[in-house]
Amino acid sequence: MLSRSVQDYLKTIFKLQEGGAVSTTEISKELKVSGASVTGMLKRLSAMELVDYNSYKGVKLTEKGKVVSLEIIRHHRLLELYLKDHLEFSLEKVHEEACRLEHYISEEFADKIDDIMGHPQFDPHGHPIPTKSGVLSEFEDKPLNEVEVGANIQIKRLSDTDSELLAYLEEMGLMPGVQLTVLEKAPFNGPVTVKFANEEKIIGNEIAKNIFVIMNCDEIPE
Amino acid sequence: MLSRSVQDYLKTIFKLQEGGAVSTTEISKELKVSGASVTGMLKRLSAMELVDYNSYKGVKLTEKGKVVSLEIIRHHRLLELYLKDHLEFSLEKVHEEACRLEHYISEEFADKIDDIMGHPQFDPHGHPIPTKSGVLSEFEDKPLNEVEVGANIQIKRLSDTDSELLAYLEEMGLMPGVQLTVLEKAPFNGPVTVKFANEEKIIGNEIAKNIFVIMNCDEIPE
DNA sequence: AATAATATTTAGTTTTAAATAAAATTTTTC
DNA sequence: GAAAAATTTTATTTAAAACTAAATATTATT
Ligand SMILES: [Mn+2]
Ligand SMILES: [Mn+2]
Ligand SMILES: [Mn+2]
Ligand SMILES: [Mn+2]
Repeated sequence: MLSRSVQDYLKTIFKLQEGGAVSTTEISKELKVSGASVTGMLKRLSAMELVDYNSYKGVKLTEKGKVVSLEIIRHHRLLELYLKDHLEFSLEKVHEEACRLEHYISEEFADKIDDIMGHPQFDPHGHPIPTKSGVLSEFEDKPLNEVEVGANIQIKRLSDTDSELLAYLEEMGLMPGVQLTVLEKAPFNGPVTVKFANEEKIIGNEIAKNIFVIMNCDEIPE
Repeated sequence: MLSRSVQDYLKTIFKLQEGGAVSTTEISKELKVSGASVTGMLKRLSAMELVDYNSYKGVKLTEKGKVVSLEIIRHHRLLELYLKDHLEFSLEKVHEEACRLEHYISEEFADKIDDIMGHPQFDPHGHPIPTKSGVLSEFEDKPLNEVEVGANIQIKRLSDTDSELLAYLEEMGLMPGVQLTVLEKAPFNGPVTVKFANEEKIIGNEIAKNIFVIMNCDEIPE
């Protein structure tokens, strides 16, 4: 069994490796450990053939490493949704619980909750859930603060790290799937005014950065 | 957070401490570690005030230690029942999964599944589930191989360690709650013949040792 | 009561995981 | 090409959890 720590390194590398290799410093910052610790772990991961590691050049997941990472991410997102929809956890609490349990549930556990939920595609924050075979759907979204005035948009996903912010967004009703129109954008990174459910709401810029949206299309995904 | 290992020592001491203090050797045998390892751990547990430890005399849980143990046992049994009744795990698989997850679920998780199941009193093997406040119900049962011929009995609980045996018992329909009549007991630890659901079944002595029963009373507990 | 057998503890190591600081090295930037 | 930044190396540290072998205590046996 891979340790929780090893699994968290893999998840982090997966998350960071969009544009090619991931640097030691990036991982170091994300996990809040020293660079030396990262180098040490990268050697171990490399010995386990979970990553391709080139000194000074950065690190990439191997196919094997990707499979493991996607499995953990799958566990995480299935758990989040299950906690929310079947165990009545509030949205802001699901991340922490899932981030712990993701390392300990069996494949069978994950498959069972997946079945019960009917193979859902998205977690409660709007993140895509990898399939059992490891396929992760992608979409292009952008933060609400970058949308032009007048656009009809749909909330696609929320950043899941700040639980206080999530509690606030849930309170406001700003959840994935909600349709919005951008009425106004104050200059100098000022608040964004949106209309939804026939009400106008003013959303601070810092908050808007954590709300990711897609341009409206006729069919509503998810 | 108490480590998984610490938690398993506590559970073991709880299980063994019926008649007073538990000896190093008993723990050593149960956990399959050396006596020296046990002594080492007992000192640590004692420093954490989870046990009262007297060199050479044995060890007892403190009130604090009991509270922690009962919490883990509660997690274990709630999980077993939830896995069986809500996630469709088969009986022989629940123990292993619960024995792992019991250390990692939050109190909130335990409370949520407890609520959903309506505060059940017994796990799928017939073991009592401690209440949230730490009350563990007790009952007197005895192994099926010690019951006299002619007795009307009810299966109260099954030993939960041997998963192959459990699969067999489930197959046979020998589950907690089932009513039996003992028709015959072969001498020299021979098999026990029982009648239930209008059928006669012969149960080997080794198996009968793992089936714990209570004498029939009018009301059916559970 | 002395001795033998058994149980337990102590002392000293081992393993493994995961981290660190400080020094050395490589890469990048200016 | 020098300075700055990133990265690795080296040598330690911490911690949990185990082990063996030797020493000691308890208990059972004669
Ligand atoms: Mn995690
Ligand atoms: Mn999420
Ligand atoms: Mn356990
Ligand atoms: Mn059980």
